[in-house]
Amino acid sequence: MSVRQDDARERLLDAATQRFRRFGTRHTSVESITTAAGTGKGSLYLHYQSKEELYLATVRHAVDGFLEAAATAMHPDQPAPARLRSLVEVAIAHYERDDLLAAPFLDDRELLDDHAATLARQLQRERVTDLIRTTLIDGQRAGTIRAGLDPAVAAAVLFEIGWAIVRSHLTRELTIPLGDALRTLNDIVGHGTGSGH
Amino acid sequence: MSVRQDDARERLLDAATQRFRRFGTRHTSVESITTAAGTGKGSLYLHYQSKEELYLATVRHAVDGFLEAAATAMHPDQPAPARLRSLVEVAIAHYERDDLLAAPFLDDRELLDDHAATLARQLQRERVTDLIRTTLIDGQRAGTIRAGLDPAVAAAVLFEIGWAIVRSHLTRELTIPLGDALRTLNDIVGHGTGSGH
DNA sequence: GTCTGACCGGATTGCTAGTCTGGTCAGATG
DNA sequence: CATCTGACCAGACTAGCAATCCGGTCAGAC
Repeated sequence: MSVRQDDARERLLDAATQRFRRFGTRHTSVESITTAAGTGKGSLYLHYQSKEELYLATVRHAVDGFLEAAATAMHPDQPAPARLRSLVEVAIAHYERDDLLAAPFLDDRELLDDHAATLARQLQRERVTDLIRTTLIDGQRAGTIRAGLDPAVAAAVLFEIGWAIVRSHLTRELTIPLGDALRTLNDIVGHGTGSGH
Repeated sequence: MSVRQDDARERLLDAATQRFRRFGTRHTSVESITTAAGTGKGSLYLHYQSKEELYLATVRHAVDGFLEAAATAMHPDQPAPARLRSLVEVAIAHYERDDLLAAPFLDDRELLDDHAATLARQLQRERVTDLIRTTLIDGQRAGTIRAGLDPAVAAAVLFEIGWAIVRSHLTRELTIPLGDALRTLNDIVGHGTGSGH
């Protein structure tokens, strides 16, 4: 594969990302993407099997960006609960700004059809849950996370928990200030609700 | 208001509940409800201001049933964290069985229009959050819940947390067995993830 | 060998006419 | 006279069809 081809692949991804973000997949035609990328329509299919695969590639790319930012924010010298808190904060910041990431969770059928949304959700769930799981394992090794927790199960549950707050914030269904919610979420996830008596 | 009128009101609520549950609000006509209830169409408007208000009344009634079952399951001699666990379990059982309760959270636009769903969600959120809040206050009084938590904020967060598990289970997006998720959720909500070191 | 855009069929949209339905109210009922 | 009703209305929704659009292909240009 030539340098020229690599270029085209990247230009297609960029053009697609921009358009999907602004108009959603439904209102973005393949042709408008290839035109913006300066290639013929058929060339898209030299790089991606379908429009949907291209969409998933843009999501994957955006998730990469988000996870990179999260990795930066989650300083390895912090205890694991603090790292999880940073993850939620970075998630809020990213998802608020990036429609491409938020859309699959807000099911707006004008922007995104059900099938693509499901796949994108699955992709994000997997990637983020994975990060949480490794963080938990690190924490257990470092002694800041209880050894009794099964990292895989706890990661899945923590993803749903964290996402619940992000989602209810994005949909404006959260009835309390976000700051309060995050602080309390952090408190509960760190120490539980019990008094320990 | 006569006994006859009270009867009609109840019959209308019952007929509506049955039909909304089976067909959703969109595919249930006012006339089919009044026919089933044995009243004229206009009589509905002697008892309810609109079809939507009637729908909300059926939701309120179903939530009452759910909360009653929850109250029975949440034995007052249990510590508060155990009572919260019972609440989630009863919620799963009810929401799995009762489409009327689950529908507003699954946004199926075939069954329920957006506005009604939003109002129904709000109603359920308020009622359940309220129950959680009083449970937390009880627990703080009894010493089984940490005094440091703001009951109102913690209740809102716990609602979102609990609902996240219920929802992801109902939508089959939960990637782990429900039993594992509930056990771990309970564990985290009770004791947190931290080791206490 | 690499790339393209004219082309295909199926999905979507726009349109119109006809039907349905939430809500009203003049009048029937007892 | 209080209670209740169903014919009626306006506007929303549906069916059906023609016209358009668009994802994906492939014969041929370069």
